[in-house]
Amino acid sequence: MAQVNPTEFAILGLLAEQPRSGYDIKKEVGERLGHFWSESFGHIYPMLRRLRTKRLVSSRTERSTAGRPARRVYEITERGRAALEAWFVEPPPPVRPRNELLLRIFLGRHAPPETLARDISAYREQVDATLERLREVRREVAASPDAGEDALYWELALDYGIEVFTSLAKWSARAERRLRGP
Amino acid sequence: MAQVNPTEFAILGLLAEQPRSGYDIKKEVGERLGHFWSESFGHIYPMLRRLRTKRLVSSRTERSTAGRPARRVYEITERGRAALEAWFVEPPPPVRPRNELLLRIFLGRHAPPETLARDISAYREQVDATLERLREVRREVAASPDAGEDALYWELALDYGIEVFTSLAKWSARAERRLRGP
DNA sequence: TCCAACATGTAAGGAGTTACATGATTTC
DNA sequence: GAAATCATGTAACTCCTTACATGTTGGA
Repeated sequence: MAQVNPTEFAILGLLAEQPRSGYDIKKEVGERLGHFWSESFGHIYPMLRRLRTKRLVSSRTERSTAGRPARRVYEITERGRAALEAWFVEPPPPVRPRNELLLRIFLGRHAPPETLARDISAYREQVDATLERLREVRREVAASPDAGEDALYWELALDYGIEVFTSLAKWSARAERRLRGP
Repeated sequence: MAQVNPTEFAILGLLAEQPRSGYDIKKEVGERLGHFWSESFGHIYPMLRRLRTKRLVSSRTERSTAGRPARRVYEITERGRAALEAWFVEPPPPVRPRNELLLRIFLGRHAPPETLARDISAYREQVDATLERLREVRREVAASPDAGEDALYWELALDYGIEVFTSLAKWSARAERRLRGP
């Protein structure tokens, strides 16, 4: 088993639920994986082609609503499901953190006045918005009848987001206060 | 102001403290920025050359201890300090999260038995170790007399780590319990 | 009238990693 | 005797983003 490109598996994983187009995949990533994953069109389309070359997915063209461009819908193959499962066997590569906001803070002594407070403030707003969205989704999940086999994993991913973003919100509020001074 | 490569500023920021070699920079990143930043030699050395071409740093060769290769020590220039300050003016680009562990969890339905629990367990151990290290550093910081202008920023970066890693530890312990079953 | 959503794809280019080359010294 | 530390650098390669090209429909 050679190198693994995580994007391939993100795509494969979403196709394992149901057939989707590149456009659908982008949307799904944004809506459901947004707090821990992201993909761009410029990466998704070439990866879909690569997966087809490897026979991990098949595709058909759907001539849809008049005027709209044709959709190319991809479906996972048996080989694809096997590859997805095999992906989990090797443990994930070590994380290499790259948090630019933190880099700025660490080097904050060299920052012109106000710039750090401005950045943290903007960050806090984003974090708060994400947190609210995650909590809402969790309420929906909790209220709905059991969503089947996937429920446990979605909940774990959701809990991760809520836990981490809550601490991020706390930290950034405190940091902002400290930077704006007493 | 054109593109900004964060690595350039990580390096410039460390050189703003004192002159250092590429090797020193790598070490410093690992020891003091490790919980939010990382760099490889294969990136640092070319970036140092680039910074020199831009006249943001100057360098001198230090023929050191016998047998050892010569050290090339870099020093930040006035232009370099100005560039570092200017870096803060533009707000940081939006974060694009890419957390492979979470991707695996989200797609966990397709994972062979035990693999997820194994990964989370390994992750938890790492998180615990980092957390312990961060707490130790904070105790040192708290015990030492005021470290000057930098102290505030180091504390903020340290607090970030402690806050976030604490929630990560909590989450991963809980996730592990849920995956191993009652 | 303008913007968002729908929809696919390519080209260019930068970012960043791993592996390789080289080799002495110190520490366990 | 092995492994870590000190020390610099290049080459090959992958990953991934941004910008561009193209065009319709529906809603505010």
